[in-house]
Amino acid sequence: MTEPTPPRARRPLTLRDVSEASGVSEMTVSRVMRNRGDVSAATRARVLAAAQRLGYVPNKIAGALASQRVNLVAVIIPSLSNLVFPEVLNGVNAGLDGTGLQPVVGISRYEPEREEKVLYEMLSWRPSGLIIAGLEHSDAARAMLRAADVPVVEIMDVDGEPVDSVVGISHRRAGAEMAEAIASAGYRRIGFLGTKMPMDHRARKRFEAFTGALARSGIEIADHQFYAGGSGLKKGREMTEALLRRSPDLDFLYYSNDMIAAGGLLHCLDAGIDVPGRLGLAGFNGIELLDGLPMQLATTDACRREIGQKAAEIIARCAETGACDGGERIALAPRLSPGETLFRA
Amino acid sequence: MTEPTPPRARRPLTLRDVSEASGVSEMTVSRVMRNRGDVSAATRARVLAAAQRLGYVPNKIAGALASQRVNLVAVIIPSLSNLVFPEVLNGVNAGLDGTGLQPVVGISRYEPEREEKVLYEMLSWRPSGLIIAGLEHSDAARAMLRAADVPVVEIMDVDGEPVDSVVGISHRRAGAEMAEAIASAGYRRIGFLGTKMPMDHRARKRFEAFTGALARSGIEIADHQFYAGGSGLKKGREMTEALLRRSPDLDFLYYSNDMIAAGGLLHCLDAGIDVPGRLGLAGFNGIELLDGLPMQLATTDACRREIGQKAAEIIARCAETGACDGGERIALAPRLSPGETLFRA
DNA sequence: ATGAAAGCGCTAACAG
DNA sequence: CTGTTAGCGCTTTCAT
Repeated sequence: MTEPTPPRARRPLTLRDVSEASGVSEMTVSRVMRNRGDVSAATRARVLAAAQRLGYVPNKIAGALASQRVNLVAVIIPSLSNLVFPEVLNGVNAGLDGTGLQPVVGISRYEPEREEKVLYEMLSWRPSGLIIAGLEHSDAARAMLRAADVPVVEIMDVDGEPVDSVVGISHRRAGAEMAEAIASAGYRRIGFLGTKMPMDHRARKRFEAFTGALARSGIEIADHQFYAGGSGLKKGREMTEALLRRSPDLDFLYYSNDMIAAGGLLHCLDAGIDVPGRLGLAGFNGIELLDGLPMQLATTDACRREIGQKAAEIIARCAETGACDGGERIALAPRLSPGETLFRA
Repeated sequence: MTEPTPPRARRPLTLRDVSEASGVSEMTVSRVMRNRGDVSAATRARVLAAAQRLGYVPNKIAGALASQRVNLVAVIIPSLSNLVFPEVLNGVNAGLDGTGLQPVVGISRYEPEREEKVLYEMLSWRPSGLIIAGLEHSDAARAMLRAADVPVVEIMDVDGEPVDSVVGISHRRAGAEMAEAIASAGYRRIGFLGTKMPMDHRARKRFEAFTGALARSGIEIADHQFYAGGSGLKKGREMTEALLRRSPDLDFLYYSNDMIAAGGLLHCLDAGIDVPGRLGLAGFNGIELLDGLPMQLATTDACRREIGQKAAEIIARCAETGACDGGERIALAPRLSPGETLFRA
């Protein structure tokens, strides 16, 4: 870790500079810059002119320290490679739009220690709110979340005990519903393909509930394979091929995300496998970008954007009223869409 | 809501609290928290214990004001929906890793006014550096960039005059090289499908250079279509179908990004069009996620991750040395890969 | 190795 | 409507 920036050469402009240039007190300049209080149109214009001419940009650090107010909302997510989290961020952006609040993003890489570090780092900026993916955190992280005098919204998942508020879907429910849909459609030899579990609690919960629900229908998972690393079409193809080679009698494959499911679909079509007649397929997330595949993939919409937006709205409400009594719990309904790869022909 | 809400009304902890709890001066506590100066192992341990027990998190706002250093790097990009920019951010993250610097992301939505606002907002936090997509900014924005006493790296594009440093590829060159590859392969009736230009300068530059280079080969663009809104497979399918209906004699389609190109490819395969024999296709970006399509798409790698990383490294270097004299100019080479959709059978 | 004093640039809270 | 006075919580600088 190197040191942050040493002070730079030219002295940055301050309120005082504008004050002197416009012949008005610093306080009045401050009022103009913030559109606060009553300032005569004349002084106002004079101050703005001076500020613009000098190229003055207020120092929010000083402002925040003095006012004890920070217009930042910390958002902590595991990854940006996942395609899912950018959508959540879009939702957050939408929910914060017009509130004067700005999201600041931190990446935890699915590593608890790193999440802890990022959390500490972000809390040290005293944000107006904190949005964090998942309900599973290290003890230290939970302690920080509780100790921080900030509204906290845990997102994506509602299966567990939130520190404060929570917005998400039940991944257990999503997994169970998919299992039921698959079983009712008549599939019996079911395989699972997904990310390595310790890294991804939500995928794990889906998997557990999936197998649990299958068991209630008297079905046991016939085969499964976990992988680490990124999820692309190619990975989906390769893993699907390998799994089918190993267990040729599978009649359904449930994937932990749409991208590898799409890869699997493309492999099956190439291999001349009858989908969904001989083999059914389903993914997870409901990635819109993938609408337009040769067949529409069965999947569950994880409401990513909506989750981000609702979480942001909770923070925004707290920031406005200044007081948030209780944690809100918002459980959105994961919508299963069978597409064209789930019903047996 | 019967659960009693955990109290979180307390005054945030300060150095003074830790100082009192550990019986050491604030100054020494400060030294411990920053691993600075000489502190005896004994005091150090005592302070850390107290801090941990209380759950103290230092206030960076106060720290930044006092020290005049901020470990934040502002990153301004047009969008997060684009799949391309998350990759740039990953590069930035990688480049900043281990430097103690943290990226803070702002979204400009391809709107100059919004870019200006976001820029102002971020500069007001006095970041250690600024990374911003593109070379085209409003006059006011350019003025701010120049006035800000901060290293600035403009990224993605090198065709223009940077304010300070620049890391990117030449989109003109990328467009021209693709035109040459297409022409040499023998295609003659060439169509273009891409985002609406005023929003996206880089796409515009590719398009201009593309048509220019074709012209030098005596070829004129046979048809083209621009669109607004997101880019998904479906959009690519629909637009390709429409364009081909309008101009059935096209023998090549150049897309402004891989996602719609992939949609186009899927449409062509569905429609039984011989690719690349009767119709060639090419996209842009080199999205790895899409490896695994039925045919490997011709595309140009835009070096997104590398660009983010190199830009971050420039900032990191400036932050470390404290002085950056000149703007660096790094032009990476856009690598054209013909895949399987460009060579005539 | 530790402490005391003096701000960093701004805003809250009053005065006028 | 405008100005004055104190800090915000930390770090710098200089003593000890």
